[in-house]
Amino acid sequence: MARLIRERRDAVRRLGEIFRRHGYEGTSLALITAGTGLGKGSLYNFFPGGKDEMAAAVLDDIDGWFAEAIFRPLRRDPDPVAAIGAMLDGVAAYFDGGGRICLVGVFALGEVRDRFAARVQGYFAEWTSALSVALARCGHPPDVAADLAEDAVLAIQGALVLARAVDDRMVFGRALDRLRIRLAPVNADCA
Amino acid sequence: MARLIRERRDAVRRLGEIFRRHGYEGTSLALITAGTGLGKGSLYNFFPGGKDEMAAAVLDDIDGWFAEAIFRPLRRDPDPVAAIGAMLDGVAAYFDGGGRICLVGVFALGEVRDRFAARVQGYFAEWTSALSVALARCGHPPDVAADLAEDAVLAIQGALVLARAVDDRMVFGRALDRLRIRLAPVNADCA
DNA sequence: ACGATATTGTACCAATCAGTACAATCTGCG
DNA sequence: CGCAGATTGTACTGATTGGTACAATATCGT
Repeated sequence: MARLIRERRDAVRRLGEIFRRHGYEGTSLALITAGTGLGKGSLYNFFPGGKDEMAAAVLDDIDGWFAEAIFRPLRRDPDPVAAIGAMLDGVAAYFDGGGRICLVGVFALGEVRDRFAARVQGYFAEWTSALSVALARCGHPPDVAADLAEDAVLAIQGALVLARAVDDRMVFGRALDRLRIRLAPVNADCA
Repeated sequence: MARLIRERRDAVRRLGEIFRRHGYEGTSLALITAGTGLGKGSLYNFFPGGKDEMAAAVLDDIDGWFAEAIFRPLRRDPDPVAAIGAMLDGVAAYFDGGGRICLVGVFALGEVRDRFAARVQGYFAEWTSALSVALARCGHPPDVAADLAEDAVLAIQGALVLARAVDDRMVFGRALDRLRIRLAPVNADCA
């Protein structure tokens, strides 16, 4: 049983990379079997709902990771400045310094957004909200905290798009550098 | 003959909306015939290269529009501040205040990027470069002008992603408002 | 070792995919 | 009118799509 859930999670991770690379419509069952090494039998045993359930599982997995590694510290870490710094570092690592794009962003732009509307919206709303909380705890007034948070989340997404468009990861690095400055606490004694 | 090129351009415009909505892989010939009203015969008469040539024509059309309406004023308008303002207004209108996404951005995230790499890269490089020129002419030092330009282009893309993800056009409006402030000339007497 | 259950490879399905072929029709010109 | 060439609807292709059925196999507790 333990082996089962571990294998399923491995499969979800690989599925994520496939969906990331090819998008939802571009991901065929043939690509999935090749990329996961799992036959159709196993696939439909793990995910009886087919592609739809696979994508949902991937989105849940991603959301789970972000919730734990990024959103929770942002909300709860006693040191919000450190949490924001950790977010930037975590994001840089997660997106491979701009070499990896955001699957949720990809889904958001496609027509699949409607099918996974709640998950897509939840991911970004949570991110913006959590960051806003951390910024407010750093001394920013609530309204500027919300504005800064939205701006930061959007900048990360845009940086991923632009970095991939011009095929230059430095674009992403520079965007994060700017965010590091822009999100700096308004007063030093905030923590 | 004149009718021909006008009809072809109309077709390209409609094709653009279809590709925008469904992405490259998600756009089937069936969708295209339904969305353009053109049969396969006409389609392959206009675009012998098939989907590939259709997408290329769409990208060229978009690039042509931006080059004329946005990039050229940015570079040549005697009043760079006005050109930047016009860019923001033009972009707001073009993207329907956040209700319409950027096809080039969509392509950039997909695997089609490789097929249209030059066009995708050219679009964003030109945009960033033209805006950087305008900002420099406003009195910003060249390096900060380049940084600001990249930041602005990326913010627009990210705003489109986020606005669609959370299904709220206001996100895009707020991002443009921030840009209006961020791109303000460093000195009033620049024009 | 045994039966029950879970897992998986393979063959198969109807639907759809992008693209081709071509006869029928339309258009512009003399 | 009549002809040449452009345009277009329709039928068709072979390949691929997501998904199902199911027999063969592996794994499990006992």
